[in-house]
Amino acid sequence: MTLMRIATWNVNSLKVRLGRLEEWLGYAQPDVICLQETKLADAAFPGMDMERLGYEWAHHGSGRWNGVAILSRVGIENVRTGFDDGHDDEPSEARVITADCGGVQVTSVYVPNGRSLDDEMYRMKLDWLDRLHDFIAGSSKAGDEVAVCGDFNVAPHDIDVYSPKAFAGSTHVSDDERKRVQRLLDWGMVDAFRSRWSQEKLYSWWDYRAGNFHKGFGMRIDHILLSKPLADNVSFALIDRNARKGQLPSDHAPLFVDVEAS
DNA sequence: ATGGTAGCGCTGCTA
Repeated sequence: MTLMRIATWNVNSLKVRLGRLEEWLGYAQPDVICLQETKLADAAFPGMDMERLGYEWAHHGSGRWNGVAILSRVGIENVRTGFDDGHDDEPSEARVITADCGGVQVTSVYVPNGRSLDDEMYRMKLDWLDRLHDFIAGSSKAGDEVAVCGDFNVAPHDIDVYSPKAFAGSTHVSDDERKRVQRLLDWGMVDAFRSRWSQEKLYSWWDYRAGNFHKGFGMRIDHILLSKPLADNVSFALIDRNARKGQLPSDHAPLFVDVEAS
């Protein structure tokens, strides 16, 4: 068994956040980190910077919007983009990438926001979460070591929202979205952060506007879902709020878990 | 809490 630190961070433009990412990698020292919203085309990905920092990498992006990546210092093999389910929104959407890192199947996801309950993007979000479930169920067994990490744009329970009343009728908290996330848990995954912090109101995203971070007006929408073999061996989990402070922060904080992987 | 900020890129979209 070896200790593996697995992280996820929606960086909201890797170009702008490169310095903050380098700083965070330097002190958090994750073995694997999933990134979302790189907002870069593959050709613009700063691969040499990642290699200088000691990471192999795989990126899936088409520029301007979305873009996901996996960085690993425990190897990165069998890289796959999209869901490979015959739909045609990938690669242009660039919301999912999967690789095998140190014996763990790691997927970095940037789930569609949904905009509002009456928007067609909301239906697309629900379908996307179903496709994610089908991809995971089709590419692995519950007994495998599997990690699905990223910005789910779903707060699984009311405890994950600073004010459920303020979000009533909005995306991120609807029953249909929560059921889609629950499908992944029913398949055999565990919300690793919540397994370690059962009652705490701790968030991973705060709107840039209106001083929401300083008011504590956040939501926990970034998650690391682990299959049981990994989830049973989590020794630590943390959302690093300090990375949401200071100069040029992302609107998301990074999350990491420490697991004993075989 | 119905305004507000950030990023991309040059106009308004996305979040």
